[in-house]
Amino acid sequence: MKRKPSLEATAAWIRLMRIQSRVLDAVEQDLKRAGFPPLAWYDALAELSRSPTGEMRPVELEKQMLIPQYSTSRLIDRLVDEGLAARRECKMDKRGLFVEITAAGRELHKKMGCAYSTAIEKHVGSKLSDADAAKLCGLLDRLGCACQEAAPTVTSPAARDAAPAR
Amino acid sequence: MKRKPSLEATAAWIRLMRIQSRVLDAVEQDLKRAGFPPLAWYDALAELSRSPTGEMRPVELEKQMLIPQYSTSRLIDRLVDEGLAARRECKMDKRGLFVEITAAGRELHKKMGCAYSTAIEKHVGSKLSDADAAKLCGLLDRLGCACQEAAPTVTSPAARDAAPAR
DNA sequence: TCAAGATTGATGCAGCTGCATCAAGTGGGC
DNA sequence: GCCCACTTGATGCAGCTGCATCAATCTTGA
Repeated sequence: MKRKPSLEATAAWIRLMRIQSRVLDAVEQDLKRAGFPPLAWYDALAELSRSPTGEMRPVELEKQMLIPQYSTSRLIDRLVDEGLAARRECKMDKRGLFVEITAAGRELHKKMGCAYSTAIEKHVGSKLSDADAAKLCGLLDRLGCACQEAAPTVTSPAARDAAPAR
Repeated sequence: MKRKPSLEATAAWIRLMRIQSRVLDAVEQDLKRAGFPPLAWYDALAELSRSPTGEMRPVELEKQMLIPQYSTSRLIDRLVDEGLAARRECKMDKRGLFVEITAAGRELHKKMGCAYSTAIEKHVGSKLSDADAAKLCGLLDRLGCACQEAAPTVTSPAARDAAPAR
């Protein structure tokens, strides 16, 4: 065994795990109580509606959302089952397909967006000044394997819709 | 709909979700690769071995670990199946029972503890100075529903074993 | 004393995750 | 053209989670 973490590092680890799960839970509960589906659905709809054509390849979605391939596949199943998205054939590559957001999908995305924003404000925004939120971001970013971050966007328009990876 | 979160708050939310899952994943993978069971098992064993008698009521365990009742019940099932803990009858309250850690359980707890510490140091400690880790703690604590925190311990001995709630 | 309500722990069910694997299709080297 | 490696997406299986509910026991209060 190698080095041991300091008390501070251990405390940070514990907080990171506990607080995240508490905050996530609080937000998810708020949405669920309002009759909305899980956050992952929102994230997928957000990605799809961000696309100019309203459609994407599952591979693309997978990369954006940072979730495994099978997870994407099943998420799409559920969205399709609920009429929020549709699978379209992909003529360029017959292995693949396109997922297209439906009108119902766009509507849900919009409504959920409101509730989601409200929940974030309630459980995060209201507890931290903007300066502190920025500090928190900076510290958390240091923990990310900055390597595969890529993070090309986030620069301008509407702060890129919230999209946790789970 | 009420107030909207600031860009900073939204960014903090996204980071909190993404980085946590990334770091947790990294730590869990390290442990899994070393042949260890999930972290929740460690947490439970840690609670049990912290008890002077090596045994606890499930209700107690549940409160310490901040996981739902049924989850505790099944976690105990698995620990018992693997010979890491045993159920003992509780004479004072016939509804209840005691869960006792076994010798095998203590041994696993010890071995896992080493690997766990190493992983925390690798994925958290090594990326943050102690001062920054402390800052991070402070910021995260502000997000906790400080209400139900209780947090009576953590004061002295071995920094209380790490115990995320999931 | 005894009935109503609370507490403790277990469990059936549905849904989600991760893992391994599969079939279909593509593309590059020869 | 043909073969082999790779990519794309789906799926069977096992395990875990959350929800609802259950049986057993304890506690309270009339």
